[in-house]
Amino acid sequence: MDATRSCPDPAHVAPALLAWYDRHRRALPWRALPGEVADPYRVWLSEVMLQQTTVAAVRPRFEGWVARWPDFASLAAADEAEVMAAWAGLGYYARARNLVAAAKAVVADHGGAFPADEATLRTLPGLGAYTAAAVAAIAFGSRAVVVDANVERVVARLFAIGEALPGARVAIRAAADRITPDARAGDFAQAMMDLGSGICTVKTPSCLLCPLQDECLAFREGAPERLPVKAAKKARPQRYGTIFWLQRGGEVLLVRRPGKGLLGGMRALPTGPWVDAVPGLAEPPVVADWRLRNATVAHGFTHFDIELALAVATTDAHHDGMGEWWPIADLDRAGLPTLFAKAAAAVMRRDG
DNA sequence: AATACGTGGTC
DNA sequence: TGACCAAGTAT
Repeated sequence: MDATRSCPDPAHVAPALLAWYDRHRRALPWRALPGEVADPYRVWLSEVMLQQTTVAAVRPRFEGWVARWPDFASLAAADEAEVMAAWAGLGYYARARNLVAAAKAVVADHGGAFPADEATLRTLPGLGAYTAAAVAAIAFGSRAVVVDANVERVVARLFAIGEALPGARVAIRAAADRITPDARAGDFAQAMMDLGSGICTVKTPSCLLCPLQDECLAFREGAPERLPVKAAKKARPQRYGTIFWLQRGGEVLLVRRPGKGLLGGMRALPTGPWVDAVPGLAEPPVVADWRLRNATVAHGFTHFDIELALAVATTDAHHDGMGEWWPIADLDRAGLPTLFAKAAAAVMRRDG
């Protein structure tokens, strides 16, 4: 090897990576076969589903979604409550709201055709810097600098960027730009993600299998797993609340959460305030003979943990306007976020 | 710039 | 088994 050439050599990275990708690419439901034209709708949908969400979690949900809403027009015309229910369990529910809003914008403002350029894509709700670049590259073949957490890791190691995230993102993006090829930009982006997912992993990268080993400065220096350096995480506060299970015959009262904020727009069980100390029976949805169960439900969100007490009551009144009375036997189909699905399971474990 | 925003897989 | 983390975006 020529000891004077740069490491990594930007001209060598893409060819080596693409050759590896041609042999080892993952077969994924949203990925076009080699030589096949990508469907922008499927590319966009998969990219949004995959935001902060693992391939393992998305894989079983993707085809069912496409079967139900196969294109922009059908999604633009969809019942938003059904869309939200279909997203239940995937988290970050603003993504589902933005999916419908973006589909409507495609139909209303772009004649039903997905915009092909990165800047216009960036104007659609839910498409940030990453997703706009990924769609431009993967669906339309444009050269775009696609930087997700995989690319950050691979690039930080290739170039031995020791600055901590998030400050390192400026240098990482500049380095990613230097190795992004003009041709096969979509394959290059997906190859970087496959490499980050399967070879250049967070804790114990498989450097001996890596097609970029000869280009990697962190490998040469001996400790690639130390990069990228990350800022220390803050402790998550503990909160407490109460879930109110109001039963009438074989039905339970469900409400819809406010359109924005935590679990925004989702069906839910009624809750009282979420606060720093156990609130007991504060703020029930209706006056009833509430009984506190012994069991609690624990759940972790990104920025706090919560422990919820379960209060149960029965009623004969209709309580019109409070929410929906939902058949308990069909609760699976209500599309409850995981927290409330857990609570329902806890109530029924004891009743069942 | 820092924070809000979910969940399930992984080791 | 409890961290840690993932194909980020909006404000």
